[in-house]
Amino acid sequence: MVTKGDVFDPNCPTRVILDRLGDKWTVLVVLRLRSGPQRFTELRDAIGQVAPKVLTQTLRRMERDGLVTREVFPEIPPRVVYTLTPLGTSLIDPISVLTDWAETHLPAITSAQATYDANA
Amino acid sequence: MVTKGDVFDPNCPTRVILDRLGDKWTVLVVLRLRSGPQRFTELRDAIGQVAPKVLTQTLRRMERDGLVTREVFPEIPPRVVYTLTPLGTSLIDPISVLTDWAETHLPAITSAQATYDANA
DNA sequence: CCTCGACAGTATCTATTGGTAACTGGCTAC
DNA sequence: GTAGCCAGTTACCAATAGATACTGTCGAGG
Repeated sequence: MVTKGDVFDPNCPTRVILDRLGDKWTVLVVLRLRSGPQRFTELRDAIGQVAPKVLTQTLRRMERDGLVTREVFPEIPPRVVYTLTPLGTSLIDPISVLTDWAETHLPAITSAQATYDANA
Repeated sequence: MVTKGDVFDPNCPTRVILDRLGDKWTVLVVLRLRSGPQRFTELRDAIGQVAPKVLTQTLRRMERDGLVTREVFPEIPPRVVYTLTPLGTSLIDPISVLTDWAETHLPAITSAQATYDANA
């Protein structure tokens, strides 16, 4: 079967998932929900400078992909709680590998940029 | 223990790196160069449906970040070869973790989407 | 009574990015 | 002599991200 999809095929579904993970906020939301469920405004305030519209879009997409659940409590004022599903939780490790890489190699990247810009 | 940068701070450089990796083509280029240096058209033809302008942008950014080297051979017709640097090579493992996750959980995501769409 | 603020978002813009199609230059092969 | 090859660039357009303002409902404060 499709033991190894061809990532280079634009129709490969893995590409779609990479696009999801690659979007600007999904990773941050996962990292934020790692420590427990959060309400909309908690997420909005915790994640720097995300516009509510974009956060909503991100959360809806994640809900559709089965990464988070959205619980609405019909109170006034309204309360909506987002929680990582097991699927979403399983993403934490891969993401941690990435952020670890980023933190480890940040100096190398910064200095590469400096060199490049100096010669440009 | 993440005593390092706060990913939720928009000024955290880790965010910048996540943005890079999150861009649509960088990951594909790394995966493609994993098996060895490639010329521009080889990359363009291998990676489905990438516009030359966008591939150029991606490669320049990666060059600036120190992920690839760009070698120009002043021949006619011109020849330009892109190669992964050690830094770029070090990205293969984190990326593999991600693609493995994607391939493993693809069925779960697909079915989550189907359920969501059915109830919408 | 009138206003204010809380929450979880919309609505409506504008800016940035992604993407398409056509063009460049120097050569070589038809 | 014109048609392609490579590695892009330029001009242009569409899709997306983001900033800002607004909605509805309620209880609290004046």
